[in-house]
Amino acid sequence: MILEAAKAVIAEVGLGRATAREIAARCDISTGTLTHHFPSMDDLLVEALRSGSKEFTDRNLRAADAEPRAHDRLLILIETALPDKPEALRNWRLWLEYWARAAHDPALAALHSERYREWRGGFERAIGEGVATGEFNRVDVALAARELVGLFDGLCIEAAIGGQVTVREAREITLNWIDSRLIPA
Amino acid sequence: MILEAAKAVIAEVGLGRATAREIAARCDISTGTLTHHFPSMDDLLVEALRSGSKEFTDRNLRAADAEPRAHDRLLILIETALPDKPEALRNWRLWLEYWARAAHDPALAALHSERYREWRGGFERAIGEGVATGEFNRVDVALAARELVGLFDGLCIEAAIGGQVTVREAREITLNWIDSRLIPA
Amino acid sequence: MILEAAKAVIAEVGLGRATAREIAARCDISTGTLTHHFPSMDDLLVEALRSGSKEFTDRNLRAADAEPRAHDRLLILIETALPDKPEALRNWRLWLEYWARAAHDPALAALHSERYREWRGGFERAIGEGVATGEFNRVDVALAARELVGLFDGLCIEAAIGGQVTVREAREITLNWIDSRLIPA
Amino acid sequence: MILEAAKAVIAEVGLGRATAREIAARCDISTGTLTHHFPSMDDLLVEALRSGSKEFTDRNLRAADAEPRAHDRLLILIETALPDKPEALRNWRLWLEYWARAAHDPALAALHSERYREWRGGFERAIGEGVATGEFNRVDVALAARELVGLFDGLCIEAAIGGQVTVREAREITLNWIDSRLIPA
DNA sequence: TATGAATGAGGATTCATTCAT
DNA sequence: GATGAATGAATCCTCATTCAT
Repeated sequence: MILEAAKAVIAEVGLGRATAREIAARCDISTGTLTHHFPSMDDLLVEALRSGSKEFTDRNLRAADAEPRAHDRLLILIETALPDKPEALRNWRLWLEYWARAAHDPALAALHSERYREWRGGFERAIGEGVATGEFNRVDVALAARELVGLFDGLCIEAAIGGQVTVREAREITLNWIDSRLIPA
Repeated sequence: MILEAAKAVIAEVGLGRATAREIAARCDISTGTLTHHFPSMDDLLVEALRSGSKEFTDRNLRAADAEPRAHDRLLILIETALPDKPEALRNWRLWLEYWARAAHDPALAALHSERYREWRGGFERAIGEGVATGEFNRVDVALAARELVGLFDGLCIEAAIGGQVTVREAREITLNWIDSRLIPA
Repeated sequence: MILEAAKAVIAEVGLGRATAREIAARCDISTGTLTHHFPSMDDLLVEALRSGSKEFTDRNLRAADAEPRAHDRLLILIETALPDKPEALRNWRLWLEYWARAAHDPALAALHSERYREWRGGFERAIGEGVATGEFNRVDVALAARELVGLFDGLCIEAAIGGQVTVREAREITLNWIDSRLIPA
Repeated sequence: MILEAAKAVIAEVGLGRATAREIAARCDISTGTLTHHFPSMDDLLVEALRSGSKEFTDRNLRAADAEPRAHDRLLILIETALPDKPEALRNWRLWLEYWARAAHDPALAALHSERYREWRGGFERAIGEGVATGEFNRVDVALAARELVGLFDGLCIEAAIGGQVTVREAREITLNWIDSRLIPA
C-alpha cells in the first residue's frame, strides 16, 4: 500500500526528505503510478500523517475501551504507546512531524487537533469511568486527562528521540502520576 | 544577523521550507553573501535551531537563577516560556523542528539532548533549592523535575500549535502541579 | 543522442567549458531530461570521452583488420586517424581532454590505458602479420608498435592543434618510418 | 610567487579545477590580493601554463647547448624531460593542459606553437651540429628533429599519465631511435 | 490502469571579480 | 599594496508533476 510506504519513509527520514521516488520504490511501482493515485505529493504526505496516527490511536483506544477496569484502560493506553516498540516509535516520529508541520499549516493543525481530541478522549473516558465507579479519586476529569496526556506526551517525545528521558523513566513517572493522583490511599 | 533571519524563517515556514533565498532576502543580502558566511545551508539551519533555543533557555535560566525564592524561580521559567509571547512561541516552533529532525539525525539529537539537560537543570536547581530551604516538600528532586518538565513540554507543544490546549490551561495545570506537589499543605 | 552532443561540445569548447545547458540545447531537450538520463554530469562527460574514442578506434581497427596485406592495414589505421578529417580531428581533441584529465584522475587513466592498449594492439597485429608473412622485416613486433604509435601520437597531437606540424608532414614522417623500418630493402 | 602556486595547482588538479581560492591559499594570501596582481583569472592560468613550460624548456635547452658533443646534447634534452622526476612530470602535465586548451583557444595555440618551435629547435641544433661534425649520419635535419620530437612526445605523454608505456620504455625506444638513425654504423 | 520519459522550476553551492577599508 | 566581505551569475542536481504510450 502506498500510504503504508509513505508512513515508513516519513518515519525513517522525515517529512522534508520523503520523496515520491523513495515511496514509489518501496511499493515497487513507478513514480508515474504513484502520482496516478495521489495527484498531489503534498496531499499524500498529509494523508499519511493523518491516517498513520489515526490508525494507531484508534486501535489503542479500542483495546483500552474493551477493558472493564479504569486503571487497566489507562495502563493499556500508556503501554501500547510507549516508544520502545517499533510501531509505537514510528507513531511518535509521525507525530513529531505532524506537530512541526501543523505549526505552520492551519489545515494540518485542525486535523491534528481533532486527532488529539480523540486521543485525550480515551483518557477522559477511562478516568471518568474510574471516578464514577469509585475506583479513582473524585478528580476533575477533564483537567486530570489534560494533565496526564500532557505529561505522557512530553516524556514520550524526549524518549522517542533518544534524549535525556528513557522509556523506563517515562513509564514510571506516568504510572506514578496515576497512582498518586487517581488511586485512593 | 543571518542567524536571526534563519530562526525567523524556520519559525514561520518550517525547516523544510526555509530556503537560502528567503533567508538572504530577509537580511537584504545576496545568496552569495549568505554562503560566504555559511558555506553549508544545512549547517546554518542546524546552527539556527541550536543557537535559537540556547539563547532563549539561557536567558530564562539566568533570570530564574537570579530569584531568591524557589517558587519564584519556577514561575519565571514557566511564565517566560509559555507560548503566548511572540518570542516564546517562536522558540516552541524551533523546538518542534528540532525534535522532528533530531528523530532522524543523531548529531542533532545529541545537541538537543544537551540543551534539554540544561533546561531541565534549571528546574532541578529550583526544586532542589526549595527542598533544601524547606520551601518545598521533601520530594525526589530529579524525579520531580523530570515530571514537571515533561508535563510543561507536553502542554506547551499543544498550546503552541493552537490545538486543544490553551496557554491559559497550560499555565493553570502547570502551576497547579507545583502547588499540589511541591508546596507544603 | 545525448552522448553524441556531449562529444561535440567537448570537442568544440573543451571539457572544462562543456555544460549541461549547452549539451541539452544541442539535443533540443531540457536540462531536466538530460539529468534524467545521466544523473551525474561528470559521468556523462567521462562516458562521452570513453565511448567517443572507443567508437572511433574500434571502427578503424575493424577496417584495418579486414585488409589482407599488413602494409595496407597500417595505412588504413594511419589514414583514417590523421586529423585532416572532421571526425578524426574531433577524436584527437577528445583524446587531448582524455589525457589531460587522466593525469589527475586514476579512474580515467585506467579507462584510457585500456583503450590505448587496444589501439596499439591494432598496430601490433598488423606488424606481427607482416613479419610472419615476410612482408615486413624481422623486427621486434611489440617494440616497433610502441615506437610507431608513439611517433604517430606525438605528430598528430601537434597537427591537431594546428601547431608546428602539418597533417601532411605527420603523414609523410609516419609513412617514411614504415618504409624505412619495416619494408625490406 | 603566485605563478609558481598556479603551476603547482594546475599540475595537481588540472586546469578545470584550479581555482583562485586554492592558488591564493598556497601563497598564504587572500583572493583579493590575488586579483589585485592578476585581474583576470584566465590570464593567470594561461600565463602559468606559458611561463611554466617556457622555464622548463629554456633551462633544458641551455643545459643541452652547453654540451660540446651532439649526442650528449640529445641525451640531456631527453633525460631531463623524461617524466620520472617530479619537475619533469609536472611539466608534462602542464603541457597536457596546454594542448587540450590550445585545441579550443587560438591565442593559446599560438603561444604553444612558439614554445614548441623553440623546443624542437634544440633538437634541430643538436642534430645539425652532429651532422656537420660527422658525429651523426647525413640525415635531413629538420625531418629528423620532427620525427624525434614527435616520437618523444608521444611516448612521454603516455608515460606521464601512467599508461601503457613506462618511462624506461620511453627512454629505451628514444635512445634506440637515435642510435639506429643518427649514429653511423 | 500503469508506465516512465520528459519537464522546468527551484534547490544549494561555487566562483571570479569588485570595492570600501 | 593588501585585504576579505559582498556579489550574482552560473554551475549541477533534485523533484513533483505531466502526458503519450
